[in-house]
Amino acid sequence: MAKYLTKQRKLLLDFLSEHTDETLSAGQIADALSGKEISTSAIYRNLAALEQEGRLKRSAKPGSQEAYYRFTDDEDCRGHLHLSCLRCGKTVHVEEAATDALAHQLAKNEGFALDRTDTVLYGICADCRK
Amino acid sequence: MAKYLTKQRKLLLDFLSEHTDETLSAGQIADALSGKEISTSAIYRNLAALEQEGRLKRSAKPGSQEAYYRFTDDEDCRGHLHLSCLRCGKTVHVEEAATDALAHQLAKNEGFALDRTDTVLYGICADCRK
DNA sequence: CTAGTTGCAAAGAGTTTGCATGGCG
DNA sequence: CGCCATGCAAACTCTTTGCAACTAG
Repeated sequence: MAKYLTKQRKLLLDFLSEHTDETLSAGQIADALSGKEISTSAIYRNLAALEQEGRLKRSAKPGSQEAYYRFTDDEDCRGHLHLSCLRCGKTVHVEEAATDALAHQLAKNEGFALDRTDTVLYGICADCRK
Repeated sequence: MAKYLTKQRKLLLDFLSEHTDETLSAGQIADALSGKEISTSAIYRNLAALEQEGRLKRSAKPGSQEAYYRFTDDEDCRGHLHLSCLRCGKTVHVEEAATDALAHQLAKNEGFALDRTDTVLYGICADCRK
């Protein structure tokens, strides 16, 4: 999907690298990069491209109609669940063993096949609880 | 929030009563009621009112920017988690005991305080797996 | 060079709101 | 009858797209 590494794409990737595991809306990303040499459409197009490349995970936040993105150049994230802090946006990774246990329980009790990549658990992280 | 029971509000409530535990977008609801005597704005206003009254739960679906609603005239739903089928939209209620177990585990292992009302687990329900 | 990418501005989807009219209680 | 709710259309927010200009390789 991406053939050239443009200045704009690099700006976005640099920003995202500094915000790994944070769940940010497209608007927040655009704000952070405002002033830099990248247009809104380039941001949206690159976010969509990165999502297709699997380097970014898109999600939705309850009570918001914005698209949220989480940057992770990590293939391993497909196997486990994620928690997202409603206050600071940080992501917590649930251990694979705990994820398996939960998925098995849901399969056994409810016959429900959990989608690990689309599911995000919301709440407040340890730091924000203080 | 609602002082009068108008024809429009009744139309909406009647429709929702027949679709308890289904997660539907505002657009789907509007489509289903098109032809009936209710305007789009009345639908949105009533959905918002019902949500504030706690009779409806708003959520967001991964990869969509639409607002989704689940009808439940059930106070008990605050204590447990919900599974939403990505295919048919049906909701499965996770037993309170199982929800507690999960919440405790997350609190203990990750220090994360799970939000039971905002979290929705996605996947495929037993019926759709066949 | 030349196909991929950008910026801009216009178009789209989904949702909200102002205001005059209409209807519930 | 008085206040609330409705319908309509305009406004808004977030996102996508067409197209000419630009640029990475």
